[in-house]
Amino acid sequence: MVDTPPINELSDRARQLLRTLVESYIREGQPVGSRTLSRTAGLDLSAASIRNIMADLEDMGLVSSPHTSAGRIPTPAGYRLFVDSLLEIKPLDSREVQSLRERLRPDLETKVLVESASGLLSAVTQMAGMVRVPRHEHAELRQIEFMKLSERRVLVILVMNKNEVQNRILELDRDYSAGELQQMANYLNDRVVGRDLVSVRQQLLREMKAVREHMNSLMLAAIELGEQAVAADKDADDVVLAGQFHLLDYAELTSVEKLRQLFEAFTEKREILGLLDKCISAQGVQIFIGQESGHRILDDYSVVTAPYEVGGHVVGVLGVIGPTRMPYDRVIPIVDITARLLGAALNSRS
Amino acid sequence: MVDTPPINELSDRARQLLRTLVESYIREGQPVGSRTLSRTAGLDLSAASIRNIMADLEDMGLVSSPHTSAGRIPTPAGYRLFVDSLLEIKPLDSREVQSLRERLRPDLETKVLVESASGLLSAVTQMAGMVRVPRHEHAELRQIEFMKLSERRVLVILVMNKNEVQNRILELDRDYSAGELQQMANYLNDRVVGRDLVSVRQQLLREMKAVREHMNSLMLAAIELGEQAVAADKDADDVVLAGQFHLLDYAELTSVEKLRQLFEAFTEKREILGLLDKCISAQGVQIFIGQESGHRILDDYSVVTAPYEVGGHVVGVLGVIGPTRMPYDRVIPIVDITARLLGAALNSRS
DNA sequence: GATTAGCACTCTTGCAGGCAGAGTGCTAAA
DNA sequence: TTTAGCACTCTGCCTGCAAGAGTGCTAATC
Repeated sequence: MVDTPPINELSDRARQLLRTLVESYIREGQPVGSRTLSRTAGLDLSAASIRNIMADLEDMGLVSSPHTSAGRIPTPAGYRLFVDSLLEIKPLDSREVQSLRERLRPDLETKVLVESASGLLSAVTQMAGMVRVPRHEHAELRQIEFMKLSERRVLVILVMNKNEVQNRILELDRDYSAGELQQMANYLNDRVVGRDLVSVRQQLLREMKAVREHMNSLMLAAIELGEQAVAADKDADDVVLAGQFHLLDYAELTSVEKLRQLFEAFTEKREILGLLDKCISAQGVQIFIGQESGHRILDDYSVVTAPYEVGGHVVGVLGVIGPTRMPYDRVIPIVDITARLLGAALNSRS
Repeated sequence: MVDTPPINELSDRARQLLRTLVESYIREGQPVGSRTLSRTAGLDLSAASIRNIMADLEDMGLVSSPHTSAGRIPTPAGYRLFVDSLLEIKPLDSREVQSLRERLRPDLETKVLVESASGLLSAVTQMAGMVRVPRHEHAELRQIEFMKLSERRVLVILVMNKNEVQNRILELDRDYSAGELQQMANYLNDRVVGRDLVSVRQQLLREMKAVREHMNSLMLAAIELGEQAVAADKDADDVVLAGQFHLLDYAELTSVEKLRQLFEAFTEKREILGLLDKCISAQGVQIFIGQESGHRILDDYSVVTAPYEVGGHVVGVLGVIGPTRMPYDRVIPIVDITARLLGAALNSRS
């Protein structure tokens, strides 16, 4: 005799109860008792019946009580079930969407745009916002220029689109004159402009191998230089964070040390970057509750992410970090929309 | 009869006592009682005598007790006296200096250098580090170039020295051809290279007024463009922070709200910038204890700053923020040396 | 068979009292 | 002038107690 049915056979009543419980706990932050639930769940059951159902939920590992007589709080599994099948997402107010759109204008520089997105996520959700900076592998190179800085240093300017310019300083193995540099740039521009960085690089490597002996040395140098220029994307490993301080609001005073570690991770960024990079291959909004992220530091937090696309390619991920009891019904659409708007803004500028 | 002499007549005994007290409190973080002091102050006095002297110190407002029987802690005035006339600065270990020097290598890009300095301050002191980014008014302009991005957008490249390049995107009022832009750049380069930004700007404004009618319109446009390019230093209002999370270590759990405000200020940066800009005109290390900084947010903290120079001009300020009971004898020389090293690194690259 | 009322039980929270420890201020003696 | 001694005061910690909230179980009810 099985008296605790598998989760997918949860009765409607139990589901409704869990839902009310999670909603209440997210709102109030206090363990929810049977009495409160019997009043608010809209099920017309007495507190005693509620208690029976709650005992079942506890057996299934969906809720737990901090101590004998303190009401129940959702477990990570409870949040998971809630998010997966009980949550009703509120569509965002169209004014809110409009306001977001206005702050992510396509004519902003990429860096400003990314920082705005992160800041918006944080401001709107009152939690920490984060944006993985866009990768450029599929961005078209518009123009490449060299500029001599000193004897063996040259500034490389890569024009990606009308709002984005990257530059890098390269050390050369010998001195090139301004004229030579200009020739090299012309040579490269003829060959690579209009392609994305990946294929530019492939082509350069191919040319370098294939026709090494047939070319004059300047052109060979040009190819090498171009290859170096395209190779090192100095911003590639970056993530822009915002509003970390909001997390202090949710901090239980017990765990200052945990919080410290989290803030240290925010400074280091490596951990956050790892998390975001894992999400880059997924589609749509992803939610990590508690330990699901696989990063110890985030055990007590939830993370909501969404990838954003430019020209049909996912180029980055953004999201928020907040307490496990965050208002998922609001946060999910916010993250979703922000990802779309950021993608759109980056896209409409080529 | 005056039985509490003015501060500058403090007896040697009392001074010695205050010094031991402050040192002990900085080390332990606990109020210091008369018994402890009688053992550690090296004065060969009984606890009872110590108590008499401490009562005098309390009358003078140099120490206070959190409650009736809890020993004394220094007041801000006590710290001030301690820092001004009791503190013996430990010169830094020469290995430490060497290690700092190695991490502030002159061949790094300015931005990297500044971030390193901030990170070092934070890592070495275990508090929050901050660096006001260098102003460029007195930096020599080496070269100026224009590059067309799209119809009315042009990228301006200012080469400052061999490790620093700035660029800005400007909107133009009409379309200029690449050739025209090149001519304009040549015209400007002939005229402004080798001068600092301030005099470049002055000269351009002068020329613009004086010979407006005698010039052809392209040259006038060049001057206007150059003026715009030199005018807007987009990084001018920036400060680089590091290691804010260290402050969580010293946080008394009572004041999470205070801490939150401080972290918010770190994100905003405006307040920090204001503080640092006040210090830019002073010479040498400055110390603000508690409210002395004049910024509410920093009431419970102390700030140690020092300006750094390039070519004889102060171009920025750096410093640390930490608890009032920070180890001043170590922090002061660290801030001092870091300022000198950063200045030296920036200087030796022109 | 499902639901509910009732009751004993458990745990938290807040408050009051008691006690040890640390440190002070004052006074009188050295 | 310095010190010993003593009364005093505060904190921190424990204990006990009562109220409140919530539970689990059982027996009665629909």
